[in-house]
Amino acid sequence: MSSMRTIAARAKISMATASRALNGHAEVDPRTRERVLQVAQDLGYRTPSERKVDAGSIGLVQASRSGFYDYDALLMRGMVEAGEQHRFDVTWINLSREKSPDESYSQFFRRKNIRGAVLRSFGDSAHVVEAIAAEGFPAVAIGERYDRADINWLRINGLNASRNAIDHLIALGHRRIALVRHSRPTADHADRVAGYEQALRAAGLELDPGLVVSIPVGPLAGAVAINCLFAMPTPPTAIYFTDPEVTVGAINRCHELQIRIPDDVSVVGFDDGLVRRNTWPRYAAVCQETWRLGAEASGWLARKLAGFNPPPLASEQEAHFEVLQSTGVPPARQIRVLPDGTRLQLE
Amino acid sequence: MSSMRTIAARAKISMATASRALNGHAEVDPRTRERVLQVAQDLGYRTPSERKVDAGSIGLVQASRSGFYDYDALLMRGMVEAGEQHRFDVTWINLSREKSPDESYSQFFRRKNIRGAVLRSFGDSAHVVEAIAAEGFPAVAIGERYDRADINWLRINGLNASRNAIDHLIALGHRRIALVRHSRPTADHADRVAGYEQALRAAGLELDPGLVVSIPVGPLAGAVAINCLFAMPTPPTAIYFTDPEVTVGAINRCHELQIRIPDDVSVVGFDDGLVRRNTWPRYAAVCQETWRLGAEASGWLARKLAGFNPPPLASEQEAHFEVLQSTGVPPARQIRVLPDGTRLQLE
DNA sequence: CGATAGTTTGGAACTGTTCCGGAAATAATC
DNA sequence: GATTATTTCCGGAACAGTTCCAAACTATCG
Repeated sequence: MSSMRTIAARAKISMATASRALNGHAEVDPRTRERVLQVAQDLGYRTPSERKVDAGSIGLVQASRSGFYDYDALLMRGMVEAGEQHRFDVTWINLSREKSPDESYSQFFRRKNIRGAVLRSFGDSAHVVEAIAAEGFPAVAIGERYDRADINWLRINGLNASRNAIDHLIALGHRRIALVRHSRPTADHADRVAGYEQALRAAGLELDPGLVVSIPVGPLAGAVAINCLFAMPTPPTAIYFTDPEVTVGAINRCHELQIRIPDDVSVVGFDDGLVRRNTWPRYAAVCQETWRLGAEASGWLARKLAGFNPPPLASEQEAHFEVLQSTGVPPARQIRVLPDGTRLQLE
Repeated sequence: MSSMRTIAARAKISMATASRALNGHAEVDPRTRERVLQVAQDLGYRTPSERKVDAGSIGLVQASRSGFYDYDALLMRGMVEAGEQHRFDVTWINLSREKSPDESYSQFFRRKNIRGAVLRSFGDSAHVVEAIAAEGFPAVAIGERYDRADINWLRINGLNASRNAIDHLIALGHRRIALVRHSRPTADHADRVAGYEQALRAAGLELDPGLVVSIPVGPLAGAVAINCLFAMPTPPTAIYFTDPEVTVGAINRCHELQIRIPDDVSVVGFDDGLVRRNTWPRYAAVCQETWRLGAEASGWLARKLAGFNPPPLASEQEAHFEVLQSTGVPPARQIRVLPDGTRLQLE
């Protein structure tokens, strides 16, 4: 049973080298390491800490250096809920900060005592997801779809819900519908934009590039968008915001400029939590229940780690469109409002 | 340098016993353990994993079974920020779920690879905080003050800010000021209530128990509070809400009943994040920057774990009162509004 | 070809943990 | 009060892994 010794014997090397290989030290010959890792896998080697029943946690893994914001909190909430049931803890972990380039992902996670990973926002670094999958480490990627069979992923598709939202606005009679979108879009974000375009095209409306505002996310983004759009010679009668924070900022800017929602402009926003119910008016939104992503991803990992063999995860759920109080028919008399509050007649 | 052996020799016991004592196993005589721990401390003993730079994480520890909500997310955000600097990961961990009764806290944390603990919401289980401190495990309790010198704690005191808030309302001319508070108050919460009472007393106003609404937190709490207060024969002209979620719910209920803020009623809320800027009108609030608690607590732990010897933490910071757009002079003509929307004349 | 520098490896020393059996203390029984 | 369990506590030894050091091997350059 003396595991490490067995490995050393099988791989015909000393225990010292086996130890180094298993821990990803730099000074082992790559071929030797490969051999050791192979033998370890064959023998089902587990480190002392892994042999304990409940040691290790599931990681919410982030690739780039960045803080912990609403979206993370929602994912985490779902993971914690699943953790109550499946008995695991959740660790927030940052790849860019701690992983040394010459250790593998498995080694990194092992060092950190992470047994399964939920990978978030890896749009710009898909290679990391691929590398982790290639090592066979249990992981689920959130937010994007992958075509490789060995990558488990989970996302919510906002395309149809976005189409429904725009259809809803068109049905109410809107023709000039603006889009406020991220200037640095994720794939997660792209289908909201696509939904907007498809709906307009399907209704035979032309896409006016002047009605599309690209904006970096931030507390002021919503206000800036409203400033731009209402200073136009002919402002839109409805706006679709693809981000919750931006939606809220915009609604408040409307209050400030005394632009009435939905009397002067109809608003559809995006909501990944329950913010839409906290504004006034409560805003119609394309909704995704982000915490469910967290819960499902980590629930799947828990089952996998417990030895059940769940089928690969490659699942796309639909966002839904929820009408609340922020949409109505287009105004009989449109208004134009400059950022300083001046109201102008429309020619 | 052979640390554990040295300890064993000094304490005149075997290494086996030393190991057991340091890991908090149950089967050592309390006096022996005491002696070993003392010697270990004197010699500045650190376990092998502690000697590594980056192993282990800091835990955000919760006592009772419950989910991961706004307050947790804010604490976590601060901890993650500190973690970027001090190079640690953050784990969410639940004591009630995983700790078996016959292991010590140190043992539990070690099993979980947690090197320092941020303890939140331990109002109803102060004995846990005491026990953890007694074991000498690095921990910081958030939200309550403790009198024992070996307990590190950090909290924000809302007393003065609450007094300032009520003073502000009194200065504006308000005399009937209502309080909406939790029905199950934490110590964290109590000083907000005390601030309210003190300010009124100091101004020579009597405390009208009819103006105090105790309410269980939840998405409907705010609406219920407004319903109650505005159905009174003489409604208040100003209201202080001691909880963010309740404040937001109340503001929206006011919109619904067409009670204008601040024209018909002045509102002061509580904010532990930045919600106050997301409502309309942006609400005046007693503000505490919860994430700073997380950042400071875990920063202190990081310094402690790194071997610096930071002075014990027993710090109370002041919340501050921020005036925004939700307060004004009392209305010339007060209104009374029933939950169904009926407006009644005031006798 | 030989000197030199850098890699890679094994032996041995080391760190800490755990199993097992036994001594000492405590409780139970006659 | 003596004897017999039972429990508590501890040490020796076996064990798991890690790391230091020196030796062996490889590559490079004059």
